[in-house]
Amino acid sequence: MTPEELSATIRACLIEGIEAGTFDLDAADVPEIQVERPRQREHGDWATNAAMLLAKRAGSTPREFANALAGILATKPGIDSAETAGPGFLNIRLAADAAGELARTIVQLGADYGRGESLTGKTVNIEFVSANPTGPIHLGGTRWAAVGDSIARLLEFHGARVIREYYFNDHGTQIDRFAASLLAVVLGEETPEDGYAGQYIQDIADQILQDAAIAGEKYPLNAPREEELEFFRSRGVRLMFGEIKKSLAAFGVEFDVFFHEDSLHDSGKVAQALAELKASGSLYEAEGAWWLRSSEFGDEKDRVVIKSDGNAAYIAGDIAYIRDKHERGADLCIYLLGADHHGYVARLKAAAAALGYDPDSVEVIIGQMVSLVKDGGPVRMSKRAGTVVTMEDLVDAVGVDAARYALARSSADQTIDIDLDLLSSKSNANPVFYVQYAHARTAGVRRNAAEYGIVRDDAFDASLLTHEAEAKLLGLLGEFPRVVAQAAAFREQHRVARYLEEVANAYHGWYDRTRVTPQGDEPITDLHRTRLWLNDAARQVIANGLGLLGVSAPERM
RNA sequence: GCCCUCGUAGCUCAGCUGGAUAGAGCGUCGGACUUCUAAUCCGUAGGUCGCAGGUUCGAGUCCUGCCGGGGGCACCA
Repeated sequence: MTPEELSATIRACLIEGIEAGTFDLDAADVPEIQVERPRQREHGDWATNAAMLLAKRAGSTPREFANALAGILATKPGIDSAETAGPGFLNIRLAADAAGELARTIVQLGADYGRGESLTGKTVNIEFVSANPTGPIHLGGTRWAAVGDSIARLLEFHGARVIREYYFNDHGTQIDRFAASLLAVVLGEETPEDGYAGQYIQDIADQILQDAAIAGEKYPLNAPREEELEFFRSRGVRLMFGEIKKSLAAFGVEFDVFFHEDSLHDSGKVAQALAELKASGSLYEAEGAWWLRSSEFGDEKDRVVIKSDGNAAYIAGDIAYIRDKHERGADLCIYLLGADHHGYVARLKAAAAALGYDPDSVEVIIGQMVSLVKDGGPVRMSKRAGTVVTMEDLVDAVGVDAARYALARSSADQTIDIDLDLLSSKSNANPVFYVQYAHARTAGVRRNAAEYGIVRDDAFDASLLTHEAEAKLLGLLGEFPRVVAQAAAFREQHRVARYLEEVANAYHGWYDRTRVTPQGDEPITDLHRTRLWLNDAARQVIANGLGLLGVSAPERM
């Protein structure tokens, strides 16, 4: 019996009680019943606080109400016992076969176990990383890659059509500075003010010159500076773009759309959106510039959209971009931004509102910073000095799985430390190995069972799964759909990781205390076969969960 | 000054959007491999949940105010 089925059963009992006059309530007042796993195992398999929520309205006390409900519930099939506890909790114990049935359900559902429908029919655009093509993806961007892709997978698991999108700011002063920095190293000049430094600038400049030489092109020496800059600008951006795409692909993140800010300007979409806003009165002219009335939509002040020098401000592109995303079918636009951009949230929502969209169709997830620890101390990173740690560095040091897991297992609200020594260790201290090892163990058990000739389909007797460790494991496996549903609803991928760590722990404990294969000359019994179902159910849940995090589920380690 | 965010075991962090005696891993200490991988398991110790009020049957969770860390407050992107 799944928690959902139990919840429905309790609800049916309430309706039954109302019709029998036991509860002085209206059937329409009965809410969705929440069941939860009690912290203390002695409290039973599941507990509900329904009586505490409803007693007042029914003119009863929580304990009385719970007692009456328990009386009805205890008669239902699959329920072993139901008893009132504490202030009015109802502790429920499932019959062993009802609890164990879940193992077969999970195996039969396979990769679909845990899937939900809450976003079916919705199209969600999720934009993340979006690092400027002025350098490699640094540690912060790597975090959003791991988190964003995992959230995308969760939303897809709940039925959404998801567009993973990367926005390239290839328009504006950052790019100009990047070009100027490339030119500077070629000319042997100092890095310009607000420019970019580091070995990669030298590498890219060398690459540009080499490519040009191979193509028989000459770099425009002694040409007007504008021409020199343009030469390095276009080639540098293209090379950097290629590097970024390569890193992301190696990290296992596949974007559906790489969107160039330039294209919004070139296609006239920016001009068109701004013309609309002028017509609707959302833009006004003052002090030689054009302003968006963002303060009318919740921002703390109005924002300049067209600067007094006639150039578009950054937000102009974003306005057109929001329109473009909606026109491409997005019902919801999610942005992952670093904490240093939180001031931008109100502006984005205001832009959406000014365009006539629901501000809630723009959702911004603000993530905190990542820092690096090595040899027990912090590693200083400086973009100017060129000592940033890149996505590639991290993957080289610990591998994709450890990197993605470590970055996804914490709430985005939390600043995190990435400890390189810990992530390359193979022990409990490194959670990704803990979880992956549990999966590898399930696979090992399955291989051994096959060698013994234990065949799952020969028998399944749920009532045999009576061991304490089995009850614990089954209870956790049953929670997977709800963990996924909450993770998807709150956009909190870390819940999946934390849950998997619990499942891994329960599996390791079960593995330690029970056996799937017979010892010595023992004959193969239905208990062995039934346990193989449970083993495979645990494997399936861990594999499904790791899949949502973009982490591999190895068969052997 | 204003805004966002965090503050939970020695350390790194969970805490299921208000529920029972606040959890996990690491680190302490002590146990468990002749039979499915010990990259594991079991036990032990460790807490005024930053502080002070409030809301209610009940608060780590919600509200207010302080304290402390981080981030942000551009006609930069």
